[in-house]
Amino acid sequence: MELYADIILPVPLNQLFTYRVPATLEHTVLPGTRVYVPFGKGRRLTGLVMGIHENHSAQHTIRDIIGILDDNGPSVLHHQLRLMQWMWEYCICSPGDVMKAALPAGLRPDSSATEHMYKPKFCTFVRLGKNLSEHILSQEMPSFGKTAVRQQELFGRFLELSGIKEYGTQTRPVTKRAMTDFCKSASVFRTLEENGYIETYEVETGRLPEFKGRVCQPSTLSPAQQKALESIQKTFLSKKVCLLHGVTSCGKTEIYIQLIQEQIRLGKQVLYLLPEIALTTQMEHRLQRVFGNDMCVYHSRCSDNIRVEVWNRQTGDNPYKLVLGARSAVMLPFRNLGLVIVDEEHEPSFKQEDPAPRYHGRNTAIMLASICGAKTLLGSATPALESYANALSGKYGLVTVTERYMGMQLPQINIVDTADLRRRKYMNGLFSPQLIENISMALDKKRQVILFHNRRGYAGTVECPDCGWVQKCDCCDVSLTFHKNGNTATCHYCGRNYHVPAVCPECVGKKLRNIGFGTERIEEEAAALFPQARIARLDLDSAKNGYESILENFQEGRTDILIGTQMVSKGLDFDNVGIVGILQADSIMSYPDFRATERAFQLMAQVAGRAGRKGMQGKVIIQTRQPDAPVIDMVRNNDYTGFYHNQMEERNAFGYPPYSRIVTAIIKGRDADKVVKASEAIRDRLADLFGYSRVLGPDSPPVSKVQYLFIRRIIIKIPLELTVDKSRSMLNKATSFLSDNHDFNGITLYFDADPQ
DNA sequence: AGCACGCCGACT
DNA sequence: GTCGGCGTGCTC
Repeated sequence: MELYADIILPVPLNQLFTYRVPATLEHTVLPGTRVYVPFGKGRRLTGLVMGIHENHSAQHTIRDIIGILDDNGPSVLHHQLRLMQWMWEYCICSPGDVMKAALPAGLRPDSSATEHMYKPKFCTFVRLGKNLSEHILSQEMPSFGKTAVRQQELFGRFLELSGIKEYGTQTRPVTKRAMTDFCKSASVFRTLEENGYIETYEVETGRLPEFKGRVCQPSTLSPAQQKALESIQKTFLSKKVCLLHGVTSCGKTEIYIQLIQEQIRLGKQVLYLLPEIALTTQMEHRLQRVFGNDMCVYHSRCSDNIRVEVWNRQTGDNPYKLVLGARSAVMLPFRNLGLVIVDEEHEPSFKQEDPAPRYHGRNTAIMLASICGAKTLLGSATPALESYANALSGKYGLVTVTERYMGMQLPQINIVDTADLRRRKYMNGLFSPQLIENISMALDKKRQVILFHNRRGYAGTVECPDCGWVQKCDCCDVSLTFHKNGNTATCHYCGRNYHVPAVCPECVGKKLRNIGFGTERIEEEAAALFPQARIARLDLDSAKNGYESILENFQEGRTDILIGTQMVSKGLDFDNVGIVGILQADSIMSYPDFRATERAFQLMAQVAGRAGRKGMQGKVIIQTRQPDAPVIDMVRNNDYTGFYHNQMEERNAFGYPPYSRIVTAIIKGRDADKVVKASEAIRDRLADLFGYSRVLGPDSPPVSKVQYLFIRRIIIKIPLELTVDKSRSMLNKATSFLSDNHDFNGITLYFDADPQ
């Protein structure tokens, strides 16, 4: 009886590959093991076994598995294989794409480069030479003679460090590093070793950091927190998912900590997801004080070697009990997962944009928990509409906390009509008189200020007022963002830098100027208005040189005013913010997208939530040209439910989520004309399949050209009653239509499920 | 995605 | 004569 294995290979093909399992590997090739297989001519790949079976449908030649990489059992656990399969089906991508995202590169060596292979880390230790007796040494030193003073000193140091001097036997490990640090000269150490006084040995130590601080009990919960905790526990008796809707600063983290402790007591593991790597540091410190070395941090900025070590630890007998991570942590192995926490679940950055698999961290987490028989807790002060709808329909449980922590009040929110102020010449810069006055007052009282500005859109673009020319990137269809320092213009898509021309290249006009404004200009104006204040800026540009120090300085009160983009709105806790200013709410409200209002509400409510401290009410000033916009009113009244019902009505009227599932088709190619023709043909095909009213476009996305590739986008509103399986096979018909049509060679098509 | 095969231009 | 350009086709 012959065995066959269905194997995932790291190629962008929409299928698994069947190989024969040689008799010698019969007992070692199991689902989840990594294997070497021959592929094509002269290629050898690392693949992952999805399943084993006995029947081959011999429509093609079947080749043999060459060898196996996992000697001690599969390195991918059963639940991961199931999650991976769900992911490529749901995200409409290839198994290979999922494999590349799931396995750290060190676990899938390619045939050529060994440099990407995982390398274990060793540390050299020192022990007593074989011929010396520990017992005698504790009483007398061997004589080194007068010429070897430094050897004698170093040897003495060894006796101290090892504990031999004190106890007569080695009680502590001694690293070679500790010895060479002491005497500085490597040759003294070498002679000591050559003469047999000491010997060295290697131990695999790994790279996982160790927490050296003290572990302590978490703080006790307030009555409101305790009540929420009990409601969550009760909810989990009947529901797999619970949404915790708690106002900003309601002390969600303390509730999470109790839930994590409970899981650990039950011998279960917890995965704690945050939307952004930037947030992990603050949370890591908080959690580490309670969970010490039971926890680790995992995200895509961890080095590959660390990722492999975390992975191996998770499949071993002593896995971490708590993993704090960004979305990629859902791909880790868990032996006994009990709970997944998705904090700030509404954040769009939970969605992976590029490359495939374009998965949503929150939704994948719910699927992971479901496969593992674990629970999921979604937490947010401004839940995603989809999540809140699921909670109201009873699919998820719902726990609401309306009380802020430590008797903190919700901030007072003031709206400033900038259009009116400018008309009456009361305002010419970026700051309204009200904002300036409130900032001054806060600074006088030694309180801090956060100024928020959404930098997207056309902020800081170089434009010619005469002919309307705008400086754009040569490779992407993107207006450049002007950066004063260095007088350069940067493409925020590909990162290219350009000089700003002195005259307009179109009309030779000399009046080139900046339109819009970015955080840099706010910083400049703030510095002029408040010369005594210490000002820092937090955005993608300044974050490159370490957002951590910027945040830390602000937290420790070494900065007075923090100016930032989205990053300042995301779940960071500051405890001395007197005033929050939103400089131009209009740019937040004007995304060309059906989620614009949801984004605007969430963003403003979250930024506003940074204001306030124990026993003091914070103040928020929202500057806008549309003070009557409904969403502004909802933010002012902190009216989530009003906002929810208003938006649901709109979504229902237009058949947008959660009343449909959206998948976009992305069409790319070098030839602009071909891209347009292909996208129209694909649109017609999709319209035949799904109905004309459910297919929108094609249109050019906000950025219609990236790195010389032209892009078009088609939006498909998939009815909820259509299963994932059925809709995927329909969408795949469009893919085969494209590949069958040779006129469209050079055009690529892919899908993005639940685009954000 | 790779890596072959394949069929046309400028070089020792 | 061939080295090499990248078009297209295939991978269990």
